Amino acid sequence: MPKTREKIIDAAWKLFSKDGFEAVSVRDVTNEAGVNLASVSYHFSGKDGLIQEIVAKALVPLNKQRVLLLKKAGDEIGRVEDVPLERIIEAFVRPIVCPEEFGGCADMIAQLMARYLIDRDYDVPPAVMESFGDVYKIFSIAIAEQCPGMDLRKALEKLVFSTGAVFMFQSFSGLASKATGGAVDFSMDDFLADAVTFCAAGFKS
Amino acid sequence: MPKTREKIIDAAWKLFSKDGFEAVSVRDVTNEAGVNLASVSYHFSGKDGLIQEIVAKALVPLNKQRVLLLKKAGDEIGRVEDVPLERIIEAFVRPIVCPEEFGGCADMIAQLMARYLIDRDYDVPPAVMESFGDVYKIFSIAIAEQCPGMDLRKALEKLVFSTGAVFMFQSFSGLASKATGGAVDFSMDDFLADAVTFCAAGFKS
DNA sequence: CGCCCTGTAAAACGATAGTTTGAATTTAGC
DNA sequence: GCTAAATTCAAACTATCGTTTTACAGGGCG
Repeated sequence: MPKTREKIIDAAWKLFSKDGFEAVSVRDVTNEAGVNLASVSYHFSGKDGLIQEIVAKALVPLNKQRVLLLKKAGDEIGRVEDVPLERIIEAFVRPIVCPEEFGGCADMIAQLMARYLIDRDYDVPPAVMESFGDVYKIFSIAIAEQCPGMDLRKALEKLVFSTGAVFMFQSFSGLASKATGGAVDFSMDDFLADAVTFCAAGFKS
Repeated sequence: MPKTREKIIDAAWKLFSKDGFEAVSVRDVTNEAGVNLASVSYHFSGKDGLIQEIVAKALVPLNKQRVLLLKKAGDEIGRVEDVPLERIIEAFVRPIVCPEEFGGCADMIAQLMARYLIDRDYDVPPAVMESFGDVYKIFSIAIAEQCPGMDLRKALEKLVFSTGAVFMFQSFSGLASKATGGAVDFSMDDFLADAVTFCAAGFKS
C-alpha cells in the first residue's frame, strides 16, 4: 500500500502530462489518487509545489539520461572527443522520443516538457535549471569538437533547433494528421532514426 | 475611435499571446480594452468564440503568406518545380520568424501558435484547419519534387521537423539563455538564415 | 410619437478554483 | 499503554472564473 504522497505524485504525473497543469485541478488529482483534498497542501504546500515536484521528477532524470548516453558512447568509442555526430545527437534525442527506456516515465514527457517551457507562470526549480545547463554545456562542447570551425554559440543554437524539431513532433504530427485527413502515421523507431539523420545533416551544414 | 469589437480583439491578441488562453481572463481582456465585461459574450458569444477569432486571425494569414511566398518564388524562377530547396524552406519559415513583414501581426505569433497546438482543449476552427492542410500539402509536394527519391510522407515528416525547429526556438532560446547564464543571444536575421540552412541540410540528407 | 433593434452598462449568478480549518485518527517513541 | 507528533478527513472559506440578467441609451423608420 503506497503512501499518500506517492499516490498523489503518480496521479499528478498522469493527469498533468495528459491535460496540462492548468486544466487539472487539485481535486482531479486527489480523486484520481483516492486521497483527501487537503493532502496536497499538506505534503506539497499547495498546487505549485506539486507541479515543481512533478516537473523535477520528469526532467532531471531526462537530462541525466542524456548525459549518461553520451558518456556511454564515449566509453564505447574510447574517447569522448571521438564520438561521431550521429551518436551525440542520438544521445540527446533518444530520451525524449523513447522515455520508457530509462525507467517508467510516461510517453507524454515531450508534451509535459513543452508545456512547462511555454507556460512561464511556473518557476523552474533550480535542480531542473541546473540539469538543463549541464546538458546544453556538455553537448554543445561535444558537438563543437565534431564540427571543425563551429563555435560554441552556433553549436548551442543548432542544439536548440534539434530540440525543437524533436520536441514538437508529437504535437505537430497530431495536427498534421488531422489536417491532411490521416495521411500521416509515424512509427517511433523510424522517427528516431529520421530525426537523428535530419539533425546531423543540419549540424554538418 | 475604434469599435468595441476591435478593441477587444486587439487587447485579446496582446494578452493571449503573452500569457496564454487559460491564464488570461475575460476580465483581463475587457479591462485592457477599456470596455464592459459583458461585451465579450455579446460580440463573440463567450471566451471560446473570442479565442477562435484570435487564432484564426493569427494563423490563417500566416499560412496564406507561406503559400504566397512559395508562389512568388516560383514566379521569379519561372516554374514552381524549379524553386530551390532553400527558397521553399524560407517561404515556410519566414512568416513565423518575421511575422511583422506581412502586416502588423505581433511578434508573439510563434508562441501563440505553439500554445494553441499544445492546449488541445480548444477546437481548431475549420478555416485554420484547412489552411494548415493546404500548407502541408503544397509544401510537401514542392519539396518532394526538389528531393528526388523522397516520398510525400517523408517530406511531410521533415516539414514537421522544420516547423518544430523554428517554432520552439523562441521559447527554448529563453530557457537556454537562462540555463547557461546569458551565454546565448541570437539575432533574428542570423537565426532565419541558420534555420533555413539547418533545415535544408536535413531535407537533403 | 411609438416601436424595434443594436449596443453598452452594472450587477448578480452559479460553478469551480486553491487553500485553510479544526476535529478525528493513525503512527511512533518511551 | 500512554503521550505527542504526524497524518487524514469532511467541511467551510475566499477568490475568481465565464456567463447571464436586467436595465438603459440611442438611432432608424413607419
